[in-house]
Amino acid sequence: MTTIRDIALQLGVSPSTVSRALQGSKEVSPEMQRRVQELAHQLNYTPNLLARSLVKARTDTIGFLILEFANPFFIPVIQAIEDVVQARGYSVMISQSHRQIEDEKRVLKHFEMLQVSGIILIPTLEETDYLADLSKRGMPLVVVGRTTPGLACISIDNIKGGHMVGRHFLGTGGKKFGAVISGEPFNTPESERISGYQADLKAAGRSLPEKWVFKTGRSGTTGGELAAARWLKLDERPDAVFCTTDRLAIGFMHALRRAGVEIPAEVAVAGFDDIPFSEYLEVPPTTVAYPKYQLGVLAAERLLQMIEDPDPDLSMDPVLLEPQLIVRKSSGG
Amino acid sequence: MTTIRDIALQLGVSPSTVSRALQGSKEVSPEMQRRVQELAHQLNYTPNLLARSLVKARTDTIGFLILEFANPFFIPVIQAIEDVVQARGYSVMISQSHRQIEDEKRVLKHFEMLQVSGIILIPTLEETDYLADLSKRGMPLVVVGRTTPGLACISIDNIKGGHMVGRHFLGTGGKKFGAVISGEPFNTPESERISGYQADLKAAGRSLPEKWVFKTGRSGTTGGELAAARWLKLDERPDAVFCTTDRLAIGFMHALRRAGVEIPAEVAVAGFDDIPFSEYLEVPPTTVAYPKYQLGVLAAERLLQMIEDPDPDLSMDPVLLEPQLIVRKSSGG
DNA sequence: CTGAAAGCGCTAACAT
DNA sequence: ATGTTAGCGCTTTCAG
Repeated sequence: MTTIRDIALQLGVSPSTVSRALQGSKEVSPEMQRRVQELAHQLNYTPNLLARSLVKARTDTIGFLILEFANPFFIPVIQAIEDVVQARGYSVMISQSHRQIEDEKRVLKHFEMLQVSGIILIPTLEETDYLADLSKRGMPLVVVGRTTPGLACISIDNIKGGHMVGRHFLGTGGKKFGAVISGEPFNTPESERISGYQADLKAAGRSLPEKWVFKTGRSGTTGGELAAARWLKLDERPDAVFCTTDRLAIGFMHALRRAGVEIPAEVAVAGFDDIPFSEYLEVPPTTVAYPKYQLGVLAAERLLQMIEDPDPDLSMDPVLLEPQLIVRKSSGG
Repeated sequence: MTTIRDIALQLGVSPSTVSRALQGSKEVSPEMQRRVQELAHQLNYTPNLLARSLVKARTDTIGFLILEFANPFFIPVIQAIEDVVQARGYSVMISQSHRQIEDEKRVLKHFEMLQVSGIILIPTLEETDYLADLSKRGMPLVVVGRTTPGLACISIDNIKGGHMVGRHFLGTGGKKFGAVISGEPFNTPESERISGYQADLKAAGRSLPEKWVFKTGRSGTTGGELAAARWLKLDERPDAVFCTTDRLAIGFMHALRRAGVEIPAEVAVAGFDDIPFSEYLEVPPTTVAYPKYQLGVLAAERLLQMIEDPDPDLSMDPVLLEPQLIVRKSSGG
């Protein structure tokens, strides 16, 4: 491996000069500059970022902790973050927590040990003390998709999104309302979506009976399929079902259709998130669109701001993005 | 930030002792061990991986360069690689090239500067000299999904996969054969798939006329949609179309259906890869399944082997995984 | 404009 | 079992 010392030796100059030349410092002669660059190129010199970052005490790397790669939701968010930070000379490191608190802690610790300049994350919320600690220790932190008191958060207005579904179902003639939820204990976005939905039903003199809230324990398509199995066993079935994510909706509808149920004729279905590939599905789902790219942009910009000028008088109020209802075939669109 | 020096000072011992205690070295007294661990925990000590890696001259991090996050193909591969390497104490860093040679080079250079222990990648193949250089310079390298002479490669038997589609179409009564390809210049898997397909047609006295090979210039669903537009304009249309990837097939079928074309009645379609979510699509695509998880496992194991015992007498013959035909509705399944 | 010296935080001989 | 010393590769004062 060739180092600046090798270059210095061959050129008969000091490592300092080489270092300066390599960084394009104004303090070296153009001639020296050229000779160093040339030899560096010729020797295929590769700067050691570990050494550089160690002395500079900054890595210009930001960590992004997502829930799982298997969720297409994160694709546009990743893209946005990469676009923003790369333009500003940073790079991104992505890891997944699988919604497990142990994995979450492990990854965050790893980010910290790697001395990342800042972190964007979707926390499980099962335990947030160590997040507060991390932040207090000076690590710039932006929470995405959830709201965590005391931390910078960018999310969507889930309650309003729930309202949109409720109003939509009421408008399209729904009479008996149900829901499919993962039921994970710390899934606050889910609870908010349901509460918005429920509030609308109540306001219209309807209700969301407990027996029609299918709690599946799973967040992927499998969860939706489990819910469908329960729906099929019912004597009296809801005719409008809000699944709190598109993935739940996809699994739910798939299992129903396999059992011969007509959608939306027998039951109207709506999801949430508007994940990629929705338009190609067997039943394109009515959904509440999450401005995913924008989410990533805002999170990245906010984080870079925190990194580059640690101004303590920034508002910590959560930023809530606007949901948007997209009506598709699953609810008669 | 607290360092081992701080701990050493407070305990009245030397940094070496702290270092040893933290690593659980057998050479420190249990008593010392305990005291160090305790204080470290209490001070919320976080080891600086940059410093550690710098002196150890190893990061135990492996870089994985994919084409794009937007392609669900990579999800199981990522999962496999993470599973394998994490179990062996390594971590993974993932970046995307967007199929651009400049991005590919930039990412690989970055991996190298970060001193990753090894790299798994899907190269664009537009230029492979610098890959050979990188390997020659001692960087363990495993190529995935393509075959590159002189490098360790794990891929699928694309030709055989193409055969499977050809045979299938012939068996289901296809008469006029077409194809949808991205047509990207260095996309060798695509060429191989087509050549296998074509060979089968020829052997059966059929052909794949140039005019029915839709070259779209795009690799995503958009490519398929562009191809569909051209299919629709034809006077005489092929009744069996092989799309070299599922994403092309999805876009192709979607655009056709929107134009009222019946699949598979008017045209049978097949894809390749068997990406996640296929079973939920409007027309579940007949496809050639790529053992994606296995691909990741083999690549990771091979790389770790190269890293941990740099044995030069390992065969560099490409490992070709077995494709498997999955017949679904798009071809009448 | 360039060099010498110090040090980032940690580990690893080599002592003792 | 612990301390001392040296150094990983690089940047950055401080001198000149």
